Amino acid sequence: MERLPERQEQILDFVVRQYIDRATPVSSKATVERRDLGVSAATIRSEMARLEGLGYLTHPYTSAGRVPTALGYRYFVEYLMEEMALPVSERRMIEHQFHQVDVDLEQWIRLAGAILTSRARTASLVTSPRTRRSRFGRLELVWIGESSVLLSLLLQEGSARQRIIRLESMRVPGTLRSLADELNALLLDLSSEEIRAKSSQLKPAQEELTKQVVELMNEVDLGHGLELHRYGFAHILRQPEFTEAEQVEKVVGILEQPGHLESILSEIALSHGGVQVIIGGEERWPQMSDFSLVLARYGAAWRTEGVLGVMGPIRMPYGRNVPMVNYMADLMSRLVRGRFAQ
Amino acid sequence: MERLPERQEQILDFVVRQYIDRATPVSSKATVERRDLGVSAATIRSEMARLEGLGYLTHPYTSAGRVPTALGYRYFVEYLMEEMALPVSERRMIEHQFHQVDVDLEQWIRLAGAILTSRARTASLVTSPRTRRSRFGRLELVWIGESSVLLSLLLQEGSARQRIIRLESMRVPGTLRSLADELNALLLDLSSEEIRAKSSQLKPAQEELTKQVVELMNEVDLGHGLELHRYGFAHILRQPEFTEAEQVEKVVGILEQPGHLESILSEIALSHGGVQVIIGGEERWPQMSDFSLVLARYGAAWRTEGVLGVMGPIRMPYGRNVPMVNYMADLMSRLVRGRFAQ
DNA sequence: ATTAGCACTCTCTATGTTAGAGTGCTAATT
DNA sequence: AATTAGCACTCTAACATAGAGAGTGCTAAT
Repeated sequence: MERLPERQEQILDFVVRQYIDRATPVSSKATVERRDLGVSAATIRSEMARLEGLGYLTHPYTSAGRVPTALGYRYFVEYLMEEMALPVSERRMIEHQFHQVDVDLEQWIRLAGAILTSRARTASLVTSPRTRRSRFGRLELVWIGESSVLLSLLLQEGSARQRIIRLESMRVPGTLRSLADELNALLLDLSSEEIRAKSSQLKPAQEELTKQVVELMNEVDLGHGLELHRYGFAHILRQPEFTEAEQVEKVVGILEQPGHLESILSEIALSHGGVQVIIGGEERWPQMSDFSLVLARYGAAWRTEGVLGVMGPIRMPYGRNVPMVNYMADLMSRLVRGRFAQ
Repeated sequence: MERLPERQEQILDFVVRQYIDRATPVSSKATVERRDLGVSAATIRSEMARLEGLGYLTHPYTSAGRVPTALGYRYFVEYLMEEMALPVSERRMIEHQFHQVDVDLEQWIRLAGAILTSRARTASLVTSPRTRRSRFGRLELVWIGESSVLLSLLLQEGSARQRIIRLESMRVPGTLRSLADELNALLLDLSSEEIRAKSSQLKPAQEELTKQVVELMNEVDLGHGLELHRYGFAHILRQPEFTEAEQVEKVVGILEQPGHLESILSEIALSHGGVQVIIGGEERWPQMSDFSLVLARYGAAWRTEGVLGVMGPIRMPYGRNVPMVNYMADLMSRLVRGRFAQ
């Protein structure tokens, strides 16, 4: 995307900002009145026509003002937007809220979603972080009646899982503790693959339990950990562009299609550390043509990673949302790293 | 609510069924054509006028057909509706789905919500069951670095909670196990109140931990356990009566107001075992005037109890939804009881 | 390259107009 | 006393029409 001449850039900048603000097409007259460009409305018009030819603007009908295209927003985000950093006082308030809740990942996720939604006034998305190759930490076995045992597994990365299992080969409750102790010594720091490789050398009772452990670890490592939490989708329906039934259907469609947002998030290569902005589905997800996503990765790289961000109409205050998401990802990373320190 | 004469009942029955089906006002002509009452449309009209006088019907404007009022639906549900039980084959399919997932309350809740939503084609609500006066079962302490300890608490009722705590008075990891053993012996089978009463007799290290245990048990006993899971609210927006922006706002308003649905659910006295139908907010919740709830309690009475059901427009197929909710509550009860058997 | 001026286009709102659906009433009938 | 045929009346929904206003696009002059 090549850089535009100064004046066209000025015009594009104004149109995008104004449209984000007002949600109505922007006229040449309004541009000349509110931005001193030293030229008349007629000149603005011909420049606008040029910007339209280049694909940065459109108009809904012949004599309406101009509206940015997805490309127009892209240019804006790339070159024109200035990020409005959160004031320190606000940061402190948010961090205070996190200190109010328990040291608990689920609660952090919920709080992050709630804060993103309330501050960006749009939908927010937070995945629970998934660990790519988690290592065994410690297991506890608690006899809870009949032949049922509560297996609770703590991974080195800090996440914990529980499952109620039936141990057929284990009739005497007293042996549970020694069984747990044996396995804790044997499996410490191993990945699920390494455990599976080792399982043939184990005693039958140990092997039976190990199978369950491997299953749980795989659940964490693979899809099961990537659960998408959604908040505040109702906000989108409040936006002026979603008052018509047809538009409402678009939001509803995206919400209802199971796994749709999940697949978008998992396909996005959030390679670089920063915030990624997906505008209008980027030709890859046609259903998202009226929406934008502002996403960032959080967590400890290559260990426990999740994605969080906001979703809203393509006409979205990027300058406010990008730093907000950036800050929240940073905060969550600090929290997760702090907790999961080995 | 007194019983109406036969013919008025017939007419009310037809109007309600037809309106539930078609979502358009029902005329006297349609009634006489599709129900053989042996009288003319004029007679139907005068009967309808009488039903309107009694508060069972209205019409939106002078020359439109009739529409049921909340009272009309109430009468229908009370006396006229026949419940359409689920075929055995469907039950088997549903139960099969439950056997596919893990023995895990969270997964059951999610599945129950998903099934309710997909079969009733409307929003569904499921609370996690809360235990009213849970009793201590067993605690485990796991040292996870620095002065952090993972406290995992298992209650007699079967639910488990975890929390990461900082034990200042506890520097030597080795003493954790003996501390846990002591408390497990001391607190077994006690309620949180009984534990609090006893805590003054304990050693400082024990007391410090006991405080956390009491907090966790209170969380389970009180509000924290009553978490409301919501599914498929998008379905409501698909209904013809919610195409206009103003109507959409009503749904959005209910969704966004935090704790609103929760407070309704907790205020409803689900005393009797069966299904409870709340029509149009029942004058108690004016915001719900366009919606109905079909709710039932599930779980083991007085021990672990939750609520599940569906929410939809007041114009809702009660005859289908009531048995559906009834069945699902029954199924969930069986699952929960099976798991939490002492 | 810029711009004043103007014709042209399109939306939006208001105002009628008409067809049709359905009621409510009245007077006749059973 | 209940029922009903008949008809006037009411209201909506759909469609047509007109005018105002906003804004562009083009042209010709600067």
